[in-house]
Amino acid sequence: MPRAVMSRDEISSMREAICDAAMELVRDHGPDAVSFRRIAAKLGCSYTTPYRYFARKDDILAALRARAFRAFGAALVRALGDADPTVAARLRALVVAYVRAANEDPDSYRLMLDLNQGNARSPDLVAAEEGALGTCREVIASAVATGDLPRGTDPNVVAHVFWAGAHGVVSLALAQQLVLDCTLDELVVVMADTLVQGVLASTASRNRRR
Amino acid sequence: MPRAVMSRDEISSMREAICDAAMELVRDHGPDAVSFRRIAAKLGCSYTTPYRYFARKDDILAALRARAFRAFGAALVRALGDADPTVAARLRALVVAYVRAANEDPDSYRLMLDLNQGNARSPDLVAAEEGALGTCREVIASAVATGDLPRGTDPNVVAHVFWAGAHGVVSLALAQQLVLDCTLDELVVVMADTLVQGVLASTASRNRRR
DNA sequence: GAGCTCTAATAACACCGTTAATTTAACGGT
DNA sequence: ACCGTTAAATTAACGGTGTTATTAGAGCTC
Repeated sequence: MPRAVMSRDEISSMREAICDAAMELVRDHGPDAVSFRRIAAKLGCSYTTPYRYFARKDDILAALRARAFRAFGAALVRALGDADPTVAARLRALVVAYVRAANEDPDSYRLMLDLNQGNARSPDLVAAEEGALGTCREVIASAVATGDLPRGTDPNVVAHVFWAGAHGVVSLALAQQLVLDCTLDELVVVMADTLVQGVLASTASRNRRR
Repeated sequence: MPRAVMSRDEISSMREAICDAAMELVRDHGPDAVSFRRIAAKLGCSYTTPYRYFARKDDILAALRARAFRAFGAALVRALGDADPTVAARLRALVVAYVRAANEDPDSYRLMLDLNQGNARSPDLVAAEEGALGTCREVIASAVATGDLPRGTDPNVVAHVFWAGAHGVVSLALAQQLVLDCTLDELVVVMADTLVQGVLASTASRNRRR
């Protein structure tokens, strides 16, 4: 029963309905279960109707990734509110919150940082990523500003090191590669402490050098 | 032209030929290009013949993963031969070699540590993984034995921290998430130094505590 | 040589992404 | 009030996929 001319709101709500159905499929039956046929079955429409709103299947997955990045960045910002104002505490809180958020929604995390992904980065997606990374970068930058970290350090590089550390733990855990006697939380704490002490030590050594 | 009864060698060489064709497809056209039809086309046989050697497509990919893990572990061992005998140097060499090996064969690395993978771990695969991780664990353990790292530290946990750090950098790079002014090699060095200084700092603090 | 087993090939099924052609409904102009 | 135009949805179709019977044939054992 086709109507003529949809409003912007109707279009975007249809896009969200498609994304909702797709995400439901991811959660219930894995990412490979996402298909135009199954989405249409959930929505009660024909299987070519979603093509009007997403030209390709990858575009649906990209929209899901953008959603995940936004929610993830918001979770990190929220976690930072409850942390002590010292650099070490804030950095540790960030890493811990990162792993916690990833574990609370592993399906979204897998979508976000899957290795086998084309590099189709929509502006929307890039913006969401920037938000998530920016949170970490701000903490470092303010620490550099207050002198808790040496003036020369590039906040962006250090932020990426912390991101990589947290992501490495999450990634190995999700890939079920961890063979540990301790729990995941303990490993995360060791990682966070090691990185924090590492940057502080490099600060001390540089200060000593002057 | 069917024959009766194949020798063990004939069977395993057929399995290897299938893996060779599959890996060629991965390198030339990406992981999604792996299909029984295309493998058979490369081998000049019917597309159901490979089913006699691998019950499911995932089994072929698992075999490729096992191959990749073996080669990767061997590369790490090789790199460790050329490193200074100090703990810091050896750990740094390991991280650098890890990233280099991953960058030299990103296709294999993607196969090894893809997030969206069923947890089908064959004994063959587990053994290969153990070999790769064991290399790192040995370095830590010997450092603990010589007193360069505190007695209490669990070599396995620290090895996993270093693994996660190196993997995190590689993983973000392969997922094209790094937005850096510096090169990847520089980021790796920062990560390695931070981790090494971190563990040494924790050593120092514990020694101070005694 | 008869019978049996192991290997390979052919056929078929259900599903997929994607495109083209077709129907249906609402809108604008007269 | 009608009609042409246009947007939305559907149906049909193509080429491809994993996987499972079913069938044909070569070699081994007796």
